[in-house]
Amino acid sequence: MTAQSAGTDTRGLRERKKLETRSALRAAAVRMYLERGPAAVTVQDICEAAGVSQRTFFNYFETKDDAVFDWDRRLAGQLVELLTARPASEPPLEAVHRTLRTALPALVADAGWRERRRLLGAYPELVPKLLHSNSHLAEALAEAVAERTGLPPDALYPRLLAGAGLTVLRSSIRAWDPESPAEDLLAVLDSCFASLAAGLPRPESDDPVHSAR
Amino acid sequence: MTAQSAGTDTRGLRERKKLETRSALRAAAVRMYLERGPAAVTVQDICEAAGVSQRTFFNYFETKDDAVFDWDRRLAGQLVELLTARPASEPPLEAVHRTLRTALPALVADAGWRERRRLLGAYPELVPKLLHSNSHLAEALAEAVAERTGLPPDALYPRLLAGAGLTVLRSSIRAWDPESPAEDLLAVLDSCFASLAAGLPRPESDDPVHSAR
DNA sequence: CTGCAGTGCTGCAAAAATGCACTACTGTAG
DNA sequence: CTACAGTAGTGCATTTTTGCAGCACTGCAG
Repeated sequence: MTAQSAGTDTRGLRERKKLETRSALRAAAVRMYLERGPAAVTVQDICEAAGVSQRTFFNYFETKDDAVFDWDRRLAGQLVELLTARPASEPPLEAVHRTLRTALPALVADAGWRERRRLLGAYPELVPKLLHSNSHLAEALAEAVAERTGLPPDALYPRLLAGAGLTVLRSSIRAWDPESPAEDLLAVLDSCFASLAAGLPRPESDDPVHSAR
Repeated sequence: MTAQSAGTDTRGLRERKKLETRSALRAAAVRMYLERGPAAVTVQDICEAAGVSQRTFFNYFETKDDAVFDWDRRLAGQLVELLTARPASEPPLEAVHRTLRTALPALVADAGWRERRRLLGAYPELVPKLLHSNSHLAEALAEAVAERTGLPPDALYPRLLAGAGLTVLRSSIRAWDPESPAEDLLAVLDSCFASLAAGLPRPESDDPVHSAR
């Protein structure tokens, strides 16, 4: 039970292997999805490419598509950590805002993430599946908010705030052209949170952001 | 291609049969889920109880659990209709609020709905599955909001508002004790929308609603 | 009454997902 | 070095889900 050491290997050979297998599965899945489309890829295919058994695949991922959306497990941990680190004096909504703002640039810079983003554009039927994958994120975030505010973990306010925050995140990402720079995404995000803080007023008819895309 | 007639039978014998089959499947599923728990019920069981083939089950529902959450397909249609009917002068957030407020009492009064609500309490692992079922609702609602505001159907603001509204709905329902009267639920809902309109401020430490449950 | 089109229901086969029991290897302690 | 505990990976059986193609019934037209 030692604290984690350097960043390269989070722990012995065992952990490393696990990470590798996960990556291999994810990479194979994303690649094949892009090449042939989701329907034409079987779990079998992915497993052969990664050199593991089918059963192992479902040991790592709940569904076939989850392999492609793997990122939000890591995201959840990161967000919780960042949120917990925000000063307690900060109003909750602002804390969530700044948390997402901090996490986003690294996320969108990731080449793999961009690939998955393109995948969602090419195969919209995947979007609903992603949502399920998000429910875990919502729970984690709500818990962190509860922690911050000193409310019970299953209280109403934390769920509300976490849900609203993730809605902002999803909407922003969806409205953002993945080819444009990360700053644009941050601008959209800021605009969304501003709108939320103002109580979601009817947008000005000349507001380019809220009618975008 | 005639318009629909009275409310009892939406069209000939054929339609009626379809509705009956759907009900039978839903009813059987809910009953067995409550009796033995989801894991101990196979699609096979449900089909035998309803007198149809397994293939037919998946003709009506996407997944085993969907049969239990069937209600939100009907809900989506109702909400869109109600929202469209709100006066155009009403601010969007308020319109969504009043829409949900109007739809909720009938919903919670439904005996079947209460059964399903109890199911969610007894088997929390079902909650994430319900979420997937909700993505359809979010789309429909966003479209209706876009209509109201004159924004393009895939614009940012409609998605944001619809997402926030549904988050409120989900959170409220989740925080509401299904044994207590519907007025309580409306009170929670109102409180959530008030909080949202105020920009989700940190709740007062003596606020009983936001720390509830 | 008879025939036709539409479409609901079904069986069948393949793929996705899950529970269970077992093997083998890692990391640790003696 | 050796024994042990923990757990990743596997095979197998079962259930869930999906695509496809044929059968059968409803509603309509002649």
